[in-house]
Amino acid sequence: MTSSRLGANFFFMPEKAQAKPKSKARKPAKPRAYHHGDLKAALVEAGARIVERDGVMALSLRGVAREAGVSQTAPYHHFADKEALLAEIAATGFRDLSAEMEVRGSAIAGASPRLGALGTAYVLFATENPGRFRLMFGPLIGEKAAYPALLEASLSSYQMIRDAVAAYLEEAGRDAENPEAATMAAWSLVHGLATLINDRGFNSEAMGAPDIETLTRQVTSYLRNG
Amino acid sequence: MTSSRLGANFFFMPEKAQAKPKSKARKPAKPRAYHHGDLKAALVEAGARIVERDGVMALSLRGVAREAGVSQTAPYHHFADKEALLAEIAATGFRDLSAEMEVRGSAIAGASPRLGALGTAYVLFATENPGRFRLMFGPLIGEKAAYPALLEASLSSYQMIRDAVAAYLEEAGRDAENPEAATMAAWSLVHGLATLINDRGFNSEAMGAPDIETLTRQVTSYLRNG
DNA sequence: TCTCCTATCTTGACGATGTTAAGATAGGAA
DNA sequence: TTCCTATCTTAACATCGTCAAGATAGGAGA
Repeated sequence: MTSSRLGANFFFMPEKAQAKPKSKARKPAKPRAYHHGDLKAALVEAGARIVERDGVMALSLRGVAREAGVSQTAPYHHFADKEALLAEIAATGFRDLSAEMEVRGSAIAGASPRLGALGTAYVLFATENPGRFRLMFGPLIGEKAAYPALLEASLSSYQMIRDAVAAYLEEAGRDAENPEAATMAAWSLVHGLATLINDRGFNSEAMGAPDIETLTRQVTSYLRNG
Repeated sequence: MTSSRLGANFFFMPEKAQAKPKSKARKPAKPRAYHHGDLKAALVEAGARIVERDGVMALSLRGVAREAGVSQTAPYHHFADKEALLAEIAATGFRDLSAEMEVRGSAIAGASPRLGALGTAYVLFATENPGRFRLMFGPLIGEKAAYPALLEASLSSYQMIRDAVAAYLEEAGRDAENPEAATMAAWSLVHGLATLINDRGFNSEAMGAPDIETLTRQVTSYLRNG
C-alpha cells in the first residue's frame, strides 16, 4: 500500500513486455573434425554466447557442448565440472571489464574525471553484458576464489579502480586516508547501480536521466557533493 | 600480476576454510495428515530454511517438498512452478528487510542518522540472510516483476529508503533536488556494499573496520564527505 | 616410414531434477 | 448421508550433471 506514490516506475518493474528468447533450435552447429583445434576456447566462447542470448539460468553444460558442435561429455576433458566452465566465462568478463575501463579511462587527464570514466565504463559493461555480469557476481559460482583465473582477473579489475581512487585522493591532498575504504565506497556505488539497473530496479527516465551514462554521472556525483 | 600488492586479502578471497554443509540427511521430517493445515506457508518456510542452510543453488523443489514432509508434486497445488515458490521466499525477505529497517530506524530522531541506521539495517540483513538476499537480487528469479507479492514487498522497501532520503534532503534544505536520484545513490551504495561483502569481495579487517556496522558507517560516510 | 602412446573425443548409463498426467483421499456443502 | 472438489499421491517423461569405458587420431620414437 505504500507503493502507490511511486506507481509502476520503480523497482523490478518490467520496462517493456519482453518476449523470452527460448530459441528451441537444437542443431549441432557444425560437424567438426574429430580433434577440435582449440575446444577449450570454443566452449568458453559458446558459453558466453548462450549466457548473453538466453540468460544465466538457461546455461547448461550439454547446451554449451551442443553449441560448440561436440558431444555432451567433451567439456570434461577441459574443465573439471560445469562450475569450472562458468568460472572461465566469468573471468573473460572481468578481463573485458578491465579492458573497457582502460579504454575509457586512460585518455583522460585529471584523476577525478578519470575516476568518473571508470565508473561509467563499469556500469556500461554491466548493462551491455548482463549475462556475464550476473555470472561474475551471482551465486552460480559458489566459491569464486577457488578458480585462479577468475581470481586473477577480478583482482586486476579491483586494482584498476583502487589505483584510480588513490590518485583521486592524492590529487585532492588526502593521502592520509585509507584508500581501501574509499575504493570500497566507489566500487559499491557503481556495482549497486549496475545491479539495480540490470534487475530493472527503477526506470531511469523517471529520474531525468535519458541514458545510462548520464544516470551514472548523476548518481556518482553524490560521492562528491553529499 | 597486478594483484601482488593487495595479496590475498581482497576480492573473492575466502576468509576461512569453510566446510560445505551438504547435509545428506534425507528423512521426510514428519508423516503428516493427508490434508496439511497450511502447506503453502510451510513450503515457503522450508524453502527459506534450506536456502540459508545449504545455499541458493542447493534449493530444489523436490527438496523443499521433502523438508515439508510431503510428496514431490504437492507444491504444484500452491505454486505454478519452482520460480513462483522462490518469488514467495524472496518476498518474505523484503518484508523482513523492511521490518528490520523499521526497527533500527524508527526510534532515531534526526533524518541524517536515521538514514544511516537504515543503511546499517540493510547491510546487516544481507549478511545475516545471504541466501534470501541472493534470491531477492540474483538471477534465479528471472522476471521479478511478474510476481505481485514480490513486487509489492520490494516496492515497500524502496519506499522506506526513499522517504528517509527525502527527509534527509529536506532537513538539509535541499528540497529542490530529485529525491529519486539521491535514493538511487544511497540504495546503490549499501546494496553494492552488501553484495560485495557477501561474495567475500574484501576483508573488512584490512580496512580497519572490525565489524560490519563500523564498516557500513565508514563507507556510507563517503556520501557526505566526498 | 611405421609403430604405438596418449590426449582427445565418443557412446552409454545412472541418479536427480522440473513438470505433467491420472488417480486417491477427505473435509465440507447440499 | 451424499457427493463435490480442493488437496495430495503415484507414475512417468525429458533434461541435466557426471562417471565409466571404448574409439580415434596426431605426433614421438624406432
